[in-house]
Amino acid sequence: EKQPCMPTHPQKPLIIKTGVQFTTKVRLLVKLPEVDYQLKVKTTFDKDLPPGRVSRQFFILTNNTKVMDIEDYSNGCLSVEFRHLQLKEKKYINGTKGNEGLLSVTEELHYLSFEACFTVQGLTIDLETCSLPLVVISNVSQLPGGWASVMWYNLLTDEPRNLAFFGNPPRATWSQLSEVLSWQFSTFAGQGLNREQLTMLGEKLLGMFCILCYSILFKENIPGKPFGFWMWLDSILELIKKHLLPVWNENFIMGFVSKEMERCLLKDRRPGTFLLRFSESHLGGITFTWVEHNDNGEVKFNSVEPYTKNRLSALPFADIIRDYKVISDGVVPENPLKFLYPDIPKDEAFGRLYNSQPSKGESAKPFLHLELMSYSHASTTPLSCQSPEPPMTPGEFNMLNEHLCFDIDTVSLHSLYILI
Amino acid sequence: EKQPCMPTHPQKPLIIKTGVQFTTKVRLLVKLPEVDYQLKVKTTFDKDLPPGRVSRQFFILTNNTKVMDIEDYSNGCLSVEFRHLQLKEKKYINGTKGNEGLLSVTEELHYLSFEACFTVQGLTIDLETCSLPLVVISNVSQLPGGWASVMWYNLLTDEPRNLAFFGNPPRATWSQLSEVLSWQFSTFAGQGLNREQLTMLGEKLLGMFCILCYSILFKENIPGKPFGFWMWLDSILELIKKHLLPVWNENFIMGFVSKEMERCLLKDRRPGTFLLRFSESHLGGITFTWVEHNDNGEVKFNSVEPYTKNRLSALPFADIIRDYKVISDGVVPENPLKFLYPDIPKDEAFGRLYNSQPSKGESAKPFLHLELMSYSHASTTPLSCQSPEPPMTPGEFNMLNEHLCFDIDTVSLHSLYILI
DNA sequence: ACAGTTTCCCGTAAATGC
DNA sequence: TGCATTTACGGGAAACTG
Repeated sequence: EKQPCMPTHPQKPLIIKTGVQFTTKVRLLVKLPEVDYQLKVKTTFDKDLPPGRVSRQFFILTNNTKVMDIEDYSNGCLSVEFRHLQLKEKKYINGTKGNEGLLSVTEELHYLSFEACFTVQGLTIDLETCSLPLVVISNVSQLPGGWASVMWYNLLTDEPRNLAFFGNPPRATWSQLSEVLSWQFSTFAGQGLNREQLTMLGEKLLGMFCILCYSILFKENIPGKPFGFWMWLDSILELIKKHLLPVWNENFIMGFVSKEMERCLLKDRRPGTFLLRFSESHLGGITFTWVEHNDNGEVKFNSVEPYTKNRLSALPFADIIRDYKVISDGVVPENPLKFLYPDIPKDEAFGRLYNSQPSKGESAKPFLHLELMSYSHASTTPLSCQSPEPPMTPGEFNMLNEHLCFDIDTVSLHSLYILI
Repeated sequence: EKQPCMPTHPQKPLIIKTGVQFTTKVRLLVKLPEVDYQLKVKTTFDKDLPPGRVSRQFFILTNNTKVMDIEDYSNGCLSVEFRHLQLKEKKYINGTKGNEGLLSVTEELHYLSFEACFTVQGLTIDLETCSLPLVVISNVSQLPGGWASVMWYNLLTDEPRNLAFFGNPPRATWSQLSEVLSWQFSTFAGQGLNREQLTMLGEKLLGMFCILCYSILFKENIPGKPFGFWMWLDSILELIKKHLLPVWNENFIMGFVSKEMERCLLKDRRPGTFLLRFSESHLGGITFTWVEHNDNGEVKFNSVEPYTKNRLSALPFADIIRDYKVISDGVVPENPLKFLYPDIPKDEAFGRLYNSQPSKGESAKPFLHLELMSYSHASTTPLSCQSPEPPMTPGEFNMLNEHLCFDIDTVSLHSLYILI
């Protein structure tokens, strides 16, 4: 019986932020013979961890003991849910920190233990189980890194508690990685990545590196950029979650096209055809590019400066597209965006996503909103274009999700069910 | 010897937020005869407060005792500075709260006590002093209310500790109030209110009410509006602090003109003359209005929807003014803003405040920012206009500031100097 | 000096209390 | 139930600490 996870951060389990409440639940999977007294469960953080294994030590600040109770909605199982748990760092143990700091904080793995003890017919039985590896962070700015660790761990190992995992993290195949990436988008934004989008991401990655090792994906910067692949992708995910959800879920955002590919796709299209892509040079930005024909019939591409969360919080993206206009000397402004690639009339596609009233010339409205505009003049050099080759279908990915809401057999014949 | 205050919130002393660190300093103003041992000072919150006087009780969570030390930069005075003090609410004292809750939390006054005890020649001497009344808040959303209380108290009484002040707060004259208001702006935004601005505010207030009592200014809503006078003014102050500082300090914002007055001022001006004013209908908004002539020579006024902090954080106000354009059917867009009232050419006034590059038709820049636009079509009815009468000059107001960094004589001949 | 990490705390949203 | 007040915590920035 699966249940929605109760994570620290929405849908990002196994990451705990110090000073922020988290919830965990343990369930006894076997029916015990009559136990007269209350069965107490105690939660401990990093219980019996060999010293030197972690550089930071934490403890549970709040009450860590609770009595098991019969679940309302299940078949009479005993379970206990710890709420309002809070982690705090132990300061200055033995004067200095344990580990020599080879790993970053988001690669340092911890775990929660659960213990219970009871007596049946004079026989004392100890129950104990523990969680999958956890990452402890102190600020949300460490969340992308922490989540990268959780994903990589659960993608590449089935070991329940290999705390040294990031000492030498294994590599992944593109097939494995593309599954998680699409799962990411479907979980957090409702709509996964389609075949084309995965292909484009794969080309971006494999064009640069032949092996998908952890550090290249999550730690090293993309050549020539001040951020790594994962930071870039995560900033896009955040942008979608906060500002682009409807547009994304309609599949209107092509997303990961390179500038070269973009031109290749647009060059044979009707003037006014545009597509939406994420910025490759800035974190968390989205732009559109449209195709036009010069007076002499030459193909011309135009793009806007990427819209970031700041600008999108002032005006929703669909309205930006509706109201976008280019002003250039002496020409009456006109919206150059006519067809969403390949050939959907703009208002047909975006019509029901528009929020505010459209901008009409004169109106009786006391305050009439017009628009936010920007444009750029792009170079007209078209570049070569390769036909995309799909590496594999994404589909729906509950796989990792199941890894995260896991199921652990304990040392004895008794078993506990853990959710974090 | 005065010192800058060390407040909880920048430049807003006497307000303490629970769970947020604050600092306080006590200074011994008399030189003591040789004291061999260290002189310890203890800080207590609401010491010996008669029960029922306050509805909420707080205590100092952190260490509240510290030893006095000789000040470096003064004439050898003993002083002690408490840092990292933190307040927490006592929960459920005697099951119920003390006061019957006639006053709101920001009207409930508290105080800090300081005690020291020493022995000279066999004679034991107790020193004790306390702070001016304090307001305790739990969220910054209560800051405007708290600051209103602190201002009103220090404006209207010299009593060092009248905790019942807000049981029946005295009234103020317009002369008193206008001083504090201007002082507010000069302290927090660098530039106080000029005579015209004070006149406009005074008319707004006195036109509605003849007496300036606390509840009308700070508690009751402006008729027909969902907010009171102080909330409205404070939201403007915040907007200036965060987004309008340069423009405000150049005195380019007329600010508090009513729509009627605005039309009166603009109607005889050259077309394209505009002025900047704060929204009277929305909290924390600024708009501009410009004058135009119809084809038939009629005077016409246009205004934009007020810019709020959200929109201003996407684009600075000076740039909005530079790039503002109106698009109406078939007409080549043009910036209608030409002269800042009374007759300063726009670029002459705002030139050095522009941030990003101006929008030119064609450019080699890869991403060229254009603009954020909005407009409205205002009614053309001009209204009557009264000539402004200055009630009094504002000038510089350190007066209240001195009230806040105060000086208290204690019970005995010994005196302590307190700063919060 | 610096980078990785934590702390601080505003401001919004949600929860709580009355 | 609605309003007043507190709590929660993301997010940006400052402070800390090797």
